[in-house]
Amino acid sequence: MGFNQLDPLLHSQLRLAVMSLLISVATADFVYIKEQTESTAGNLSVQLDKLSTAGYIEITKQFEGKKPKTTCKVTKKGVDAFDNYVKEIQQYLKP
Amino acid sequence: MGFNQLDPLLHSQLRLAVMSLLISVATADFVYIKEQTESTAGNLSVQLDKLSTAGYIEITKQFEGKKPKTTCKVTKKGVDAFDNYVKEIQQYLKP
DNA sequence: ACATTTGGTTTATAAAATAAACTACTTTAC
DNA sequence: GTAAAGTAGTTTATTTTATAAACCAAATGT
Repeated sequence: MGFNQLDPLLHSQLRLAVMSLLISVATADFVYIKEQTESTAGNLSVQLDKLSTAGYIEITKQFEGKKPKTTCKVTKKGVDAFDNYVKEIQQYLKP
Repeated sequence: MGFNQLDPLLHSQLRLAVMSLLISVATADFVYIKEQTESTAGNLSVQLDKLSTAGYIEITKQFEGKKPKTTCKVTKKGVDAFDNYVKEIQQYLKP
């Protein structure tokens, strides 16, 4: 058997929560994600960046009237990585 | 809803693997755990210590003939914490 | 006009994980 | 019998991560 390696990008509470959320809603903005995950703006900003750099999510910045608006959506790659992570961690959860 | 907080002591690949293993076998020695989790001795030593300090496992050191032998077993508290972690993370896994 | 809020980013600090080095023996090979 | 290598770990140092604090720019409230 042996335990298989968990994707380190997803094995982080906040990033996992973000991915989980994005998969269920398809698209969400910064403020909404911040509220739902109960994270600080700084931490969220950093983690969104990592997910984006990995190609797991796509970030769009535009203006909503006069205010900036950051919108995120999960990519195919992100969904696949998430599905894989779920499979991987299941092995740890049911011994 | 909101995502509930994952026990940081268990949300670590190696510590989770150790707990998963110990729950299924009830008692295991250092070398066996090291093999099964494919970890380095140094990392394992540190993580076992943390689990022990938290009261999640019990560590016994004795001599097997002339060689030292470190044996670990999970405690009630450890089992409970693990069960709880499983419940907590399920929320993230099925969005 | 000045303070506060909104929507963030950047930088600094704290905590974790991992790797490298070391200890204390034991066994094997010469 | 002694040098080299292996076993079973621990301790310390380094790297990586996560979190928090500070900051920025524009908008809104008083």
